[in-house]
Amino acid sequence: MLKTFLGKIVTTTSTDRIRLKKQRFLEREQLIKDTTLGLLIRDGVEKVTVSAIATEAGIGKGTVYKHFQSKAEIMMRIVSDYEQMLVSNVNEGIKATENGDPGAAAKAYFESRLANPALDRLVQQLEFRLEADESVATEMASLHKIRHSMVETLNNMVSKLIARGLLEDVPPHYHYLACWALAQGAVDVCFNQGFADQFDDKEKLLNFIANIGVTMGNRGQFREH
Amino acid sequence: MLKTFLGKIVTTTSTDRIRLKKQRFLEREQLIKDTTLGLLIRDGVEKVTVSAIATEAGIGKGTVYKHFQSKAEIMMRIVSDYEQMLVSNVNEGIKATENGDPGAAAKAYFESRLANPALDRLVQQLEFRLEADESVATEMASLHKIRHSMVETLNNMVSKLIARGLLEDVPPHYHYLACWALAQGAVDVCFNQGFADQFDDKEKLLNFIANIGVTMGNRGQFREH
Amino acid sequence: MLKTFLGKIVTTTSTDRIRLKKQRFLEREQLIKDTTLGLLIRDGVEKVTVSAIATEAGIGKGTVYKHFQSKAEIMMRIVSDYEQMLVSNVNEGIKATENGDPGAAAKAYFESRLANPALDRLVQQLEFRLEADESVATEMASLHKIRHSMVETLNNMVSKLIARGLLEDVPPHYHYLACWALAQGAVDVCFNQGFADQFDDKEKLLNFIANIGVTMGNRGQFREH
Amino acid sequence: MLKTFLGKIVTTTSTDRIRLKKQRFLEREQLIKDTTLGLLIRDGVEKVTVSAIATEAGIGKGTVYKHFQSKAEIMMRIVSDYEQMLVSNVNEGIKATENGDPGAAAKAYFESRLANPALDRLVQQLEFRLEADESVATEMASLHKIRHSMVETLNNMVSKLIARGLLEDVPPHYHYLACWALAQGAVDVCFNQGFADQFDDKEKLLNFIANIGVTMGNRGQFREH
DNA sequence: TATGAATGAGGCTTCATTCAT
DNA sequence: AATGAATGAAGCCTCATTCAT
Repeated sequence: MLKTFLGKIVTTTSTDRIRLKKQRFLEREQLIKDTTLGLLIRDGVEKVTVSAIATEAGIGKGTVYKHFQSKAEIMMRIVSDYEQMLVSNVNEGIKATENGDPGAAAKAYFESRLANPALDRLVQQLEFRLEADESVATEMASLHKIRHSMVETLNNMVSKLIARGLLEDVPPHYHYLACWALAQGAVDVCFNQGFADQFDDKEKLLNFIANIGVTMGNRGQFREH
Repeated sequence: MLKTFLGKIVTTTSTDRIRLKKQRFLEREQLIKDTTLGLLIRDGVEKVTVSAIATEAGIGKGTVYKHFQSKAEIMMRIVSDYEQMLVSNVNEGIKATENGDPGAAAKAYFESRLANPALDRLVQQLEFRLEADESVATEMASLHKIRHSMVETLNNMVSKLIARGLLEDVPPHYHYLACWALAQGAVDVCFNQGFADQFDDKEKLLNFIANIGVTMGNRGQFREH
Repeated sequence: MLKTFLGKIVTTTSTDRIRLKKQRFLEREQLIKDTTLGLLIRDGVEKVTVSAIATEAGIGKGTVYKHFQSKAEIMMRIVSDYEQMLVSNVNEGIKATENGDPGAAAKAYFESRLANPALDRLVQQLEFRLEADESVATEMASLHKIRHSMVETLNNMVSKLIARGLLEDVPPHYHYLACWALAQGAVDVCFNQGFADQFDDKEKLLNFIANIGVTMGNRGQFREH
Repeated sequence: MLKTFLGKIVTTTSTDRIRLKKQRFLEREQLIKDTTLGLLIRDGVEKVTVSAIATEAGIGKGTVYKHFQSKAEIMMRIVSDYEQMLVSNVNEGIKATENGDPGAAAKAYFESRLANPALDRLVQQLEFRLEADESVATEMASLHKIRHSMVETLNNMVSKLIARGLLEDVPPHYHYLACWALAQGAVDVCFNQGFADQFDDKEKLLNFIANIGVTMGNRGQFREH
């Protein structure tokens, strides 16, 4: 509490305090997610306990439960955040595609997923684990909804590209699902033991694969079959 | 003990009995593996307990440990068995490739992995989980050894195809790892929730993707980049 | 929050609360050790389970593991605590010996071990069981280190007594190991079934034995041999 | 079945066969006990399983149970056998004592127990473990009975020695229980970790202790107290 | 509000004993 | 008579979650 030279009493207003609190609260939420993510990547999904998260984050175990209803919710949020990043990037790509760069959407997608393969792989793992978890059913449904709307957008876009003769005339979802599959596989290939672990040029390999992804299904590339 | 119409005494010999016992023992081992596999696919890796396996197989919990040293070993065996099937099929394909059918190896590979995507996916999950498990380190090492030798064979084969101008001239492993990646992704695409689960023509989709896999990297298909 | 008659606000400070918590935690640790000790003496080493300890202590099974890493650690701690008591008492005796009372060290030793034969015997049992247990190897090594330093001190002391002609001139460790052996045996004799269990004058017997221990090896007592 | 040159049929008589059977049966019983003993000493009481015994003995697990009702019974028999050996040796000593060699009984006792300290220690362990085991209560009672009769014999003998002025005039059992205690302790001293394990002259140490045992309580050795 | 001690369900594994062959 | 596969009770330990301070 301070007095100005005019004697006016200056207090942090109640609104200010609430705002500050909210900010701190949000920061802490982010801290928990970040810490969890770090541990998940470092130690593997099975090894990460709520205790470890709290310790690593420098807070109490109880505090974690002030922010998230369960361990599953933390993981679900990591998945959601990742998906949102992905959707946002792909949407940018779709805009670019519609503005005349046919490969932009696919490129954005691959770049987003392959930028941090370890993270991408982790998120796949998490999503798989959470699929049957009733405690995050709502969030999972919401995730799927986002994907569905993305599917519609993609169908639209791909249909136009097919109509313009730029892509092979197969059901539109073939194209983007093949794209998804290739990205998925590209990520996994980075971690395959005993098969892909003997080569150091991962980056170039990923480029090679991404290029397949960006160009596959392009008109004129396929032999008659 | 029976007498035939000639009065000859018919007994089961000791050897017979031992053989029968051994066979039953092996059958039970298979039963455990099969039961485990079924549960893993039905309920997910985390949900399957040794108790559940025993109950489902209709045997005692202790019996499981007469056949396998640990739960991890059962899972490891499932992984090994799958890999052996795969290697065997691919080797057939490689022979065919060397006998004049360039795409045979890749085709065999895709067909093997996509024949039962749920199983393939499960095996990936299991392998990932067992990677850091010291209790199956030996078996895991042996699995990797098999893969390494497969890698050599593939390098050989692909190098020849490159030399003959049938495949793009990139490091040989680009080709089969891209293949691996695509297969991996194709499997995952089948289970992707909220994105790929709205379409029923999985089979055709897999064909589409497999076809990309079989033809990708083939000479003349790639634009200049 | 209370106001004193002077209006001073009295609160329990955060420091106070933390101190209180820590104290309670330590008390519980002691409770677990005490309960375990009681059960071990009452029921025998094999019969005591972590479950039983928890139930008897009126706490949850998990709580035990907040204080000790394993069942073995609880037992190891009991052994260590006992050894510390012993060392501390013997050190007092050694001081007295050096201050002119030659038998004080041996006396202190016997009194310590024979004060509670059942406990002493239990500790021997525990130590024997824990000897090969890798999970407490560190603590066991530390126990041995303490003993080694005690050995040095005793060697020193006995050497001086030999030099002063008070003890027979044999290697110094003969003296204190014979002492150890006799104490050990005296404890066991209390529990020998069918042989020593028919007599009620245990106390006097122990005194008789302890007296042998205190005087054995004293100069002039041994015939020529 | 053989025919002699006179045509007389020679068969092993039923009595012969039964005798042979019995002998084999007894041999096998001994084999099981010996094997068990070997394993107990080599691996420690906790580590020895019935499975291990059967395997090591080269027989089936079920066969073990044809000879002994339970694992506890095998161990009980080992204890009984040892006790019988002990009693037999001490009885020899007592005879010698009565024939004019006062220290012979004590000497026999010490020699018997210290001849194989590892075995002696094991037997103590086993007896302790079996004390509360209801399944061998009968055998245990019988063991105690043997000891009781030994106690009477000893009391007799010691009383005579006291009467002849050869031993200090304390209750007779003081003498032989002190003897027992010292032997017990001498055995344990061989295995004490961190205290007695630094010396190599175990044999001489045991002699030193045994000598104390043989001479302690002898008239004239004790100061006035 | 933040904390972390306490909880206990539930998982994996061992092993003495049984019993069909 | 000998066998060893099968059994399941019982033990140890982990960890998500709660709640008193």
